[in-house]
Amino acid sequence: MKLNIPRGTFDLLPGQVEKWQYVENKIRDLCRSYHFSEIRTPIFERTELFQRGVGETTDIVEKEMYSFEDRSGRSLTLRPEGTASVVRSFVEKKMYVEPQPTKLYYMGPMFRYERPQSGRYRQFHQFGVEVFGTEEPDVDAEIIDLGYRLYTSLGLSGVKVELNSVGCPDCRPNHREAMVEYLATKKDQLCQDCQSRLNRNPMRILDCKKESCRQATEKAPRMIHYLCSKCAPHFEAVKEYLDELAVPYEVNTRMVRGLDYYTQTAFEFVLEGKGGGSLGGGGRYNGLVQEVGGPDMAGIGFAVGLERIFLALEEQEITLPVQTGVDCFLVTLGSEAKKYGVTLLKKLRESGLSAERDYLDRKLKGQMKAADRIQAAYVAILGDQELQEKKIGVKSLITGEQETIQLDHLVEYIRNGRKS
RNA sequence: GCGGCCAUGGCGAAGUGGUUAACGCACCGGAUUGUGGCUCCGGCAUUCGUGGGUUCGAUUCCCACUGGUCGCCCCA
Repeated sequence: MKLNIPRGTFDLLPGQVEKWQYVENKIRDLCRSYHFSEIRTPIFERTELFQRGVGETTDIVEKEMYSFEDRSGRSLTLRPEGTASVVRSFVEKKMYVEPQPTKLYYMGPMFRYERPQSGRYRQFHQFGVEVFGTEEPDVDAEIIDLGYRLYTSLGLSGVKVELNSVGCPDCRPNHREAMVEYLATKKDQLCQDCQSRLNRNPMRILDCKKESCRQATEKAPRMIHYLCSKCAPHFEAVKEYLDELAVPYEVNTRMVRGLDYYTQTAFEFVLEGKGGGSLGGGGRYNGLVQEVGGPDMAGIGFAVGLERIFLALEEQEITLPVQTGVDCFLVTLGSEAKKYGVTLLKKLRESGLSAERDYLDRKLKGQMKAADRIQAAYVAILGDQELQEKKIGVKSLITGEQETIQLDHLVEYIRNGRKS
């Protein structure tokens, strides 16, 4: 039996992995400029954390978790998202006693048991940020801006922010009541799922993609019209700050994010046009810290899917400026030169240049080909003749020009050539 | 969980009930002495995802399984 990679996972091979590194670096730079610190939490957590943190009624918890028992019978789960773990750490490490706010970001693999398809894997990767300890609406706008800038800085176009407010435990019951009342006479027009949502989470019905449900809810009450005296001005202020930051957004009163913990601001980064998929999303979760055992402290965050970014980059035919090749390929001829060559190569490398050589005992022609194949900027040619005279041939594979220089000038020569 | 499509060398891809299973890319070697990219020449699948069936004969037909892919649900 052939051993193959598990379903829904993928190997990142050379050629592709450089693009990931580029995006990851971009993310780190961006986070540093917004003064976010990285946090790394375990890949797995106790199952209860996600049940409590993400919400029992979510699809994630109901049917997508990678749960298993360890040898002592504890139920553990590969993290399906990042927020729960970060909140757990925030509470467990008592970060709430530090001066607030706390601004954290994370990046890494997440796991959900689903049928893989375009832009969806069982092991996928997210970058996300979380801010604890402030309810100020300008923070909401600022992290939306951060996410938006990630996309634009990569060259993506047509990214749009969809914005909504899902209220808070004070105002949501009023909307819920209105929804139930409004839909009482239309229950038979709703799909199976939505009929059960009528009891569990009527607001989610607004977000159903089925045509019949959309028609039934065409004039259904929208949460933003039921916001309380705290949530309404908060929502208005978020919009104002987004205008101030020139982040293009659109209020979507149907959008209700899939996770149970959101309060007030909910948003999604979507790609306009035929692809149209969701690139990422997030929102405020003012009750979550307490739910996980901490103080009553506000939080807000988002997560974006890295695979979705690469899918969008591909669709828009954007080539990332990744660096390949080496600065110098050392060609040696003869046993004396080969022996001396290892030291020369080491010198090049110690000076910070990237350098390569032939390991297959190829002839001159083969070595030249190898140098060309790996896109070496220069080839340094060392034969026994050169070695005797303490000289070395240097050829630029870009211009094709070649000259002979003093052997101990090689590092400097390559370094100068690299700058130009 | 449900549905569509697909499965030929490292990759892409043609093909037929019985042929030495095309071709392109990549790779390796060569085109006289120590110089890459271009060109030319040569090499590179006893085998067509796995198992069964139909047949004188199957890579080609049928079934099952496995895998991939796309979609539904939901989301990143």
